[in-house]
Amino acid sequence: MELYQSGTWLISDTLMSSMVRDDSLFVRRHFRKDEEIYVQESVSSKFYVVVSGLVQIAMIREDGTEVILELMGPQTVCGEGAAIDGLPRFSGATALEETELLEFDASQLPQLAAHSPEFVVALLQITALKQRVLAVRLEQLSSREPETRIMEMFARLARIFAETRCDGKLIVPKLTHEQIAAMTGNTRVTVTRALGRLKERGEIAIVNGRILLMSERFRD
Amino acid sequence: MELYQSGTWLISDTLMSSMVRDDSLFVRRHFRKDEEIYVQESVSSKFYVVVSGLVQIAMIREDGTEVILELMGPQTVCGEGAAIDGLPRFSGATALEETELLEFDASQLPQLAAHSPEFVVALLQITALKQRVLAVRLEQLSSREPETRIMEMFARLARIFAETRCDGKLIVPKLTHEQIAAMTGNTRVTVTRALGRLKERGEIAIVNGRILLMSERFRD
DNA sequence: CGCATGCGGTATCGTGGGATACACCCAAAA
DNA sequence: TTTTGGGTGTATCCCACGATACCGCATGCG
Repeated sequence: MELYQSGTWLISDTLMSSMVRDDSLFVRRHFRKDEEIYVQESVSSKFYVVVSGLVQIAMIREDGTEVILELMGPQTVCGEGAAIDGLPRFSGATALEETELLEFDASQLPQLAAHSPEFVVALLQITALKQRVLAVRLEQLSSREPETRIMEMFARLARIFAETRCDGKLIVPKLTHEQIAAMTGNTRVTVTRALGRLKERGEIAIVNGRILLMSERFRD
Repeated sequence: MELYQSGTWLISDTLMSSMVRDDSLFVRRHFRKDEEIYVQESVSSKFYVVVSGLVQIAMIREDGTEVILELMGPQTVCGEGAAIDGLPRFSGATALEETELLEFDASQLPQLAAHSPEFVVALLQITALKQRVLAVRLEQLSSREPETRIMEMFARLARIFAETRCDGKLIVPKLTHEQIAAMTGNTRVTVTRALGRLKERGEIAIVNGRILLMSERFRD
């Protein structure tokens, strides 16, 4: 497996299939645009596999500002952290589009472990992957130049959401500058400025509201 | 359980005991000061429970700067992320003092899951906790004032390492300004300046090289 | 004892990003 | 159609942080 792939929380097909093998373990759920899936600080043992759509994971800081942890697309798992440790959710999840989820319940994990161990091992691997992604994000945030932070974030998103084109990779979800700011820890104004410079340098372009990554490393 | 405790990766006694129940699963290991426990980018299925001592988890960025992810004391687990997902280690671990560890091997997790499920569930809860801590750190890093970042980091460390005194909480490990800088994403100079201001305001004091937290919220 | 090393404190300088404000565009609503 | 509101592009000001350099001090080691 290529190292550079490591910053994703995309679940491999193998993992995925061992999660959904036993369909008595989950319930299909549907959320409309802007509907909340779970809210920060609530206690719940539910976690979710994204089947289709787009989910935003965000934390509200004490001062009221929002930090977007991640956007989750199909083949990702969310909410399992708090579902497993039983503490109040440290982040909230919102559907940014019509979204289809599988809802699991972590409350009978011990029993589950006994009769379908591969499910628990799959879950373990997923949480390990997410730990990795969070660590990579931390590393990125400690970079100071906004351009770097933004491009690193785009590169990460591209691995989940990109559609490959002849001239680069197009990030499918539409992102407002404000969202990018909340994801990279900058202000909206700084994001606008940095994007301008990136456009000038030919590293990115905007194609009807979406980000097109054009650096060489995004060509195939 | 108190919400404010959530930013720790201290393992509960219950979890701990279900890890060490079967002593055929681990090997005792000893590391001297400044010895490397594992290095970044290496591949290994080993992970560790800290019994005594102090372990620093750090990532080296491409530009050569070091980001300290965490200091781990007794009753913590480290290295399990990469051990489980099998990818190269995203961080390296070094013993900052004489350190006693239990070394586990994650390579036979599937078999393990079958005959001692509670071990796997314990591991799962640990990774979930760490996910939480990483998310909290991310949240903190997105704050801009160095004082806030530093104080939040101290508060976190205090939950693992503090010794309660009549006048506040004393953080046991000695920290250089450089380490604090690498943990909070600032420069050494900024840390020195910020600490000066915090001292003036009476929020902290230095007691023979260690940090004493003196704000009201650290009194009992 | 003297030297080296690493850490803490401080100064100087330049800059880039935060705060704030405002104008423009476009799409959806009324 | 007009209006409203959210998103984007800029300008202006200011200050705090990064870069760099230097000094003094403690510790340790030959």
